[in-house]
Amino acid sequence: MAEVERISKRGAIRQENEARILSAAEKVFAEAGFGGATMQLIADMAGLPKANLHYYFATKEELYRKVVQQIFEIWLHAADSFDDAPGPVEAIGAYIDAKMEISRRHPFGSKVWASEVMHGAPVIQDYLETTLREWTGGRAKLIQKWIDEGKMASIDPRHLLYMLWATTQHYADFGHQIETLNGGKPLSDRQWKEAKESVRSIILRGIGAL
Amino acid sequence: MAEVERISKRGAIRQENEARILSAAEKVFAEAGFGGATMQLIADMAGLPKANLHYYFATKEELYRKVVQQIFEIWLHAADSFDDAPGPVEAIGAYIDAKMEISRRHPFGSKVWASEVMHGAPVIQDYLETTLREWTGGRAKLIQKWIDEGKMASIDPRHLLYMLWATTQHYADFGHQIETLNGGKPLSDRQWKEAKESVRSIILRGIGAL
DNA sequence: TCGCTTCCTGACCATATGGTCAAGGTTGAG
DNA sequence: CTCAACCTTGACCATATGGTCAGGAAGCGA
Repeated sequence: MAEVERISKRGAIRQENEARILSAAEKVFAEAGFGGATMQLIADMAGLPKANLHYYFATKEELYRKVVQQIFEIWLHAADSFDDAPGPVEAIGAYIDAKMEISRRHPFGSKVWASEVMHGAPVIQDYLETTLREWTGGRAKLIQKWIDEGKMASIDPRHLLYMLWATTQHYADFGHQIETLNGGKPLSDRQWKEAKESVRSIILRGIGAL
Repeated sequence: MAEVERISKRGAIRQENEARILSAAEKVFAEAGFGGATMQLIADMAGLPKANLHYYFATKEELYRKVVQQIFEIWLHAADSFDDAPGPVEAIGAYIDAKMEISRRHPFGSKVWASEVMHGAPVIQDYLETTLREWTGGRAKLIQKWIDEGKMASIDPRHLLYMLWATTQHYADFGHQIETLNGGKPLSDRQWKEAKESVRSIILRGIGAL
């Protein structure tokens, strides 16, 4: 900290405050939705005066866009596990693992993402049509290859992907429901592990890869 | 219509307008979220002056609550299929069918429900803690019975239920994403059928019930 | 120290929104 | 026909909110 300040307080301040704001914004957007979130609330949560937010992020939309882009990066990154794997068991197993971990570590971001898509993707429609479409197409082909090679049953690759997304994301988006059904307590380490295992085993067996 | 009016225009008007408003509200809440929805927008969509909404529904909260309750009823009703079935194949198959149909027929309601839960269930928390908790507990026991009877593999019943909810609801909540990945077109009849089949076969095989 | 850039913030503004109200219209039982 | 209950709605209000701005503080290279 002291060192950073000595070297360059300029950049450090900006970085620190932007991160602080983005983190607060993520939480507020997740809990209140875009329409329900207020700059004042975000400012309070970030511990900064409201006018200061507007110094770093001109408008609410801009701030929101940054938050969404941030989670999309993480989201896409989880896909890396998919690529360098010999077959469906390793690839899909690792993917489930990665996405479950995202649900656990970034519940707010996940909710913001879900909210964004549910509302018709007003700010990331172009990503859906470019990056995501490509990604999906590529993975679908890969899955089809595995099917052709007899490594798994004949399943529509698209619907398998949807299922992976749905199931893993559910633990973030509907975390409150799950928590309520869990006696009002968040899932423990053990329970998270069980969740992962359940998802993994049902899906891998379900596609005939085990 | 004419008959209804002749019999009792009083009750008919109320019923007609409330239904009109609820339908418009469902759509607007789904597309904009609670915070983003405005009474004016709902009024316009219902074809009524804003002041008229407040005649039937005192506050935005009250209107919202009605919308959420409405979808919760439908949601619970889909569970009927679960009860009078001899084993997991029939029960879960029928449940998937029913829930997929809800996602297709009531995409707005599904989104409102998802949004409500994602935001911490501010208005239906009590339902979650009573009705839903009971329902879930009952089904979990039933599933456990099937496991004990050797009708399916040993899977944590809770996580199986979560998976069913997640997967089926995904087709409503993330319908926009799916549509985008489908070339910008809504799923056709055939594609919906394929979706159902995919979900059904993966899950039923996944739990070792086939 | 000087001067330039970056950062900070209280006060302020225009607008949008949930909600109210009073006056007037419609319906149907007696 | 009458009257009370029900329905309709334009105008209005208080408030909350996104965004602005001017003036000042802090950092930093020279």
